[in-house]
Amino acid sequence: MPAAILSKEEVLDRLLSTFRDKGYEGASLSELSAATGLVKSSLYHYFPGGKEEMAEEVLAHLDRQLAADLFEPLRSKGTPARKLDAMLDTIDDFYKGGRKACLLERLAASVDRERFRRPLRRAFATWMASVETLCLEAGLPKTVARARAEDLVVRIEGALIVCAGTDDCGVFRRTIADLRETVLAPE
Amino acid sequence: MPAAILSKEEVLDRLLSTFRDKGYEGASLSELSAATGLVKSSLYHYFPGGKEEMAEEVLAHLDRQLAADLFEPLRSKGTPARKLDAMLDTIDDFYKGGRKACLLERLAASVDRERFRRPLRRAFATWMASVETLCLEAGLPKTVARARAEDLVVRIEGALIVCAGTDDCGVFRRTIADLRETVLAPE
DNA sequence: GTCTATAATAGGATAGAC
DNA sequence: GTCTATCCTATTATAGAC
Repeated sequence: MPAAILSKEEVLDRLLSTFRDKGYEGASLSELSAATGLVKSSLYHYFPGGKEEMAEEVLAHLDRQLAADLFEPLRSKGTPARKLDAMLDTIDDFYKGGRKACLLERLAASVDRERFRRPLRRAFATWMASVETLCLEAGLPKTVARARAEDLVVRIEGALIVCAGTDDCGVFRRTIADLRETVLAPE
Repeated sequence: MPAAILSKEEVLDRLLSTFRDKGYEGASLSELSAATGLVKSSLYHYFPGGKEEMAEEVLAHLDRQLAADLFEPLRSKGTPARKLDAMLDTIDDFYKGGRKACLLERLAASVDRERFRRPLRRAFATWMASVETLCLEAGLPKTVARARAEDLVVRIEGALIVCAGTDDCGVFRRTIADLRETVLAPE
């Protein structure tokens, strides 16, 4: 019995990438198999529930990443403005300047979205909470902080869609640039 | 030889609705068949190119609707502020307060997106142009008008995603409300 | 834990009658 | 212009050897 070739984390990374590229319905088991280097029945060994279970675990995996990549930097030293810059750099890199799609969007748009309801809510909440925390730290009142966080997520998601639809990453670049100047601005 | 039961426009309307609800890959020929009341081979009579051709024609159909629903009202009398309100009412209704998805997003996210590239660009351009026209009419400079138009589309698209992901139409409502106050605001 | 082989089904698409 | 019937392929999923 051979040992696992890829760690589960690495398998999840590759599944994540495939779901982002192809979408939930668009990612066939054959593609998921090719992306991981595991044959179909091996994938079923990891994920007996099939594609749905893969997506669920990938979502949980992403939520852990979000918590680490977005919350952790908040604990570092530095002004809120610097932390916002770092956060937007992380986001920019994660989405490759607008060329790579968002898993949350892909699953929220899927036919099986009902199945992913709770983890999706959770992931969006995690993301917004980190931005809200930053806004609060910058001295913005609670209601404004919440609104700014929601708006940031809305605009990132929207920019990704418009990028994909217009083949123009400029939209994403401009959106990020504008967010740098407006998210923490005094009312 | 029986006459057509549904007009082509009506067939396109139903296909549009199905693509919006299920997404491009998610909408199977069986579902498209059920939605139109036409059996598969009848659909192929209308659209010899199959699902891709259906989506292309639906996209062209939507682009005509956009031109009519967004550009036409601009020609009416009334202040820019009133026209913006009317436009946002139309958008709010079209997306059912955030409960119904955007066809442009669904096709931009599809595996066959390359096939829809040009019509997608065109549809997004149509939409943005109508908002830009309104901003210019309100006296905003060209560059600002363009940026405001792009931002409106980005935020509508993003709000739809976040709505679907969080099961909270409030995001869409708040986005629309904010746009009412900011799109035409002086710099 | 990974593989080969295969089953079962659903999807897209076509032929040809009326 | 619509239908019934059928084909082919891809997709999901499982059985069982090593």
